[in-house]
Amino acid sequence: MRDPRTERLAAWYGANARDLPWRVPPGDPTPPDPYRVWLSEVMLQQTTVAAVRDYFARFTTLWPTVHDLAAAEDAAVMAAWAGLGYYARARNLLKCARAVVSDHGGRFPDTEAALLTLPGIGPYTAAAIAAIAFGRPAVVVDGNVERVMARLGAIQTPLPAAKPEIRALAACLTPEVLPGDHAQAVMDLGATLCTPRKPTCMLCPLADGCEGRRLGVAESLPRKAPKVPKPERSGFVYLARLGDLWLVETRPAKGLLGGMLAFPTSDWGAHPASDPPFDAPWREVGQVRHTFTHFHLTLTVMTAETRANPDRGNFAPLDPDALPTLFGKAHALVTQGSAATA
DNA sequence: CAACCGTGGAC
DNA sequence: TGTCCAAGGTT
Repeated sequence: MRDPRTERLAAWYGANARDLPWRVPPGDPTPPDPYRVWLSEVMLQQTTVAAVRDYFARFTTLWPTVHDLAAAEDAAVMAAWAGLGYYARARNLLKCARAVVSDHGGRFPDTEAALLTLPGIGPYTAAAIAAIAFGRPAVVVDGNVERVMARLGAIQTPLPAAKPEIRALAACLTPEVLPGDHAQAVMDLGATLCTPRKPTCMLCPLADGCEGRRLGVAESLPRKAPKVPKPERSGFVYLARLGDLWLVETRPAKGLLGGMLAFPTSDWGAHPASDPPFDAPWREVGQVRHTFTHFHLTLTVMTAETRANPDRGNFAPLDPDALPTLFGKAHALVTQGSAATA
């Protein structure tokens, strides 16, 4: 016996599903391409649909299949990902594509457990791919589901302690039939009506049975632990030119901006020490501000016309679009002038 | 398990 | 302007 809320949600989704490039229409018996589902799910991790759209189009044009992606150069994939953030996703994307080709005959595994063994695929993404691309009744729990379920059940326990309760409620509502549509229906509901601020309960297909709404506490759910303040860090970034060439380096594969194209920098900390890649009359151009997940950063931008053998990095032609946003700001400051000064 | 890991848009 | 937030994963 299906929960009546599952029925109401399915009917709502049939009429209100968002049309997205990686989706098939609601009720479509032909499942979408697992490669496209996987790619979209990884891109959508902690990232908005609006931000993902162009990147998804670019990736599927450059690399239409998992074989194409697996054969791509690391630097090409990192460059294509530049600006989307959380660059470990791009590194794991490549690892995963290559594992699918070398260990799974070029086909994504069709079970949650097998998907979970692949790089960059965690509990949410494994469940989402299993449900959407393979029709398996996996319990898909993402931020939308957490919010919708917390409100539906008026769950007052703060996250992350509330996860078991939330998962139990989500499991109650997960159908055997068209589980992929159901998962996307909850996410669409969370993205369009049951939003973090000012939810549109008047249009919600689940408003009737929503305990949070009945008690007048929906908008305050889910409760979350207070966030820690971001410390300030600062440092120097060095933009050196040799004719049309720029001094660039690839950042170490782990850690912040790992594997990305970058300009040399000093260490970043509370009290920055200058550490240029070579001795020269460096000229201060200005400063750029940038906020990462867990700290604020101010970089003093230094520039010089150059020497041929720096201590680190290489002189190379530069595609500014291949830079992560922080270094894009520094590049814009040097090439255009005063736009990004702090 | 809590810390780490980007970015741009909304308010 | 600063804060919060978005289809999380890894260590």
